[in-house]
Amino acid sequence: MSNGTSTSDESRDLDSTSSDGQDDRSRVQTSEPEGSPNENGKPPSSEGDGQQFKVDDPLFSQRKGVFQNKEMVRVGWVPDGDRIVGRDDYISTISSCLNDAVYGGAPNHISITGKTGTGKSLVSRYVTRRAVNASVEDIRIGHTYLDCSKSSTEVQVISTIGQQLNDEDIYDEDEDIVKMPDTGLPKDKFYKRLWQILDHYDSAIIILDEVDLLKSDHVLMSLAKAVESNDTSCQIGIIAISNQINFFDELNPRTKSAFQTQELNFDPYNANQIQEILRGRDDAFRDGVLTDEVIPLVAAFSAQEHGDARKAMRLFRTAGELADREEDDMVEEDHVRRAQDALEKDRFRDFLQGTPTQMKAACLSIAAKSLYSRDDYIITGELYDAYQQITNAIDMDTIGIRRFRDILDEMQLSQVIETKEVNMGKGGGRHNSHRLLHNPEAILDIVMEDSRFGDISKSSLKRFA
DNA sequence: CATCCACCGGAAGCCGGGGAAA
DNA sequence: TTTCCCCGGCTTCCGGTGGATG
Repeated sequence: MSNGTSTSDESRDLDSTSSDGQDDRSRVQTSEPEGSPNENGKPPSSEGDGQQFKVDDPLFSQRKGVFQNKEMVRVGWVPDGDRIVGRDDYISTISSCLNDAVYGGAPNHISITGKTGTGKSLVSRYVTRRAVNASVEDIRIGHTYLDCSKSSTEVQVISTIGQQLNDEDIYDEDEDIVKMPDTGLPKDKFYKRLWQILDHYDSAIIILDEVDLLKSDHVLMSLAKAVESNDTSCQIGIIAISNQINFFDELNPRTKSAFQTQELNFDPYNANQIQEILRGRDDAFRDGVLTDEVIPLVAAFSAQEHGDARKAMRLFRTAGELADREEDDMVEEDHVRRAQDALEKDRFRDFLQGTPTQMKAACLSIAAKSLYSRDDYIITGELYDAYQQITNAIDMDTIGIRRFRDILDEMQLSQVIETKEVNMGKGGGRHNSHRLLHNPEAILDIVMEDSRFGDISKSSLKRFA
């Protein structure tokens, strides 16, 4: 391999594809964009919010605002090592797995489990970045981060990895650049092109986040076996991340034998660690704008969510944005509480966005049921009845009960509902029973934003329940 | 303790939309 | 333009399930 170190130029960082997307940009967001992703771990310039420019139009006048380095409270931001709290052991285990890659050798595969917001992606990306930066001269390390909730089919995974690694700098002048389309080719062609791209690297670190959402684990096996089966000369190290504890035990045996990993399980943060994380980033805000109760309250809210640092960060940021938008000089307890409400509504709106209309109808049926029926839990059959009445009322297609069950499944996966099994005994049969985890009023409001459901009045929903 | 019910959920396959290559 | 392929949404089919009941 020729001209030196890492090919992954700083502009195309680990960040740009990934939890950036998970960072459901809150609708209480202020006017400025996300700020360019910053991979070097240094806080962005404190003048980074465009203050060095003067804008004449009073409509866009520059307020001081509560933030000074807003980038630092973005969910995808990968901080310096000394701002990463309580993950030292994990960092050192991962780095020893990746150590050989730095010298062009074969990195070990790693499987990481742990609940959401426990720093799995953050630490993986941090160590990967360190490895890439540390690589010895003339060794070319490719690295890529893939969120499998967005690219879940085999072809999508292969094509996305290929596209991310397909830097024109890796080619010689007279060489043809491999084209990697999104779709349209037979599977084996996608693989072939990926191997061609990988051949330009000595080693590659591939981070697969939310790997449990892959439609098939075949891709995992293919990547893990690539060197062994002479598909590519590039040494591939996979960091597979899942928030399902037993995911890697349940892989099909062939994949499991090809994909031998170092296993890591990330513990949730405790309330103190969350506070420490937040304090480690409080210089995102201007001096003195945070009132004393803000950080403890944000930490307390997220402690209710099993120590999810990602949600904490989002809440922290959103509270600031709310203060900014209302032109308040300080961030106060009330901002945090309202931000928490807004985020919950946003989460649900984001969930619905892009889902089929049938999902909205299904949500409407469970919202109506939980508003107007006495029972906490509602069995599938009853929900389906309500759903049918709703679709008939607005003259839309009605899906079969089997598909309806799949939709309920998706709702459960996205934590919109909670499902438990009930057995009515001889003759009563076995049922799944569902409970809404959100405020039904809020759900009605959000579903009604869709014009197709505009004809249904809240009062008429009572009939369906 | 076998029975029974009514739903559960995996598997397979269909269909229309959309993209790439020949 | 035609052919080939992927993909999401959907249906049909069918064996599996488990606790109150008789």
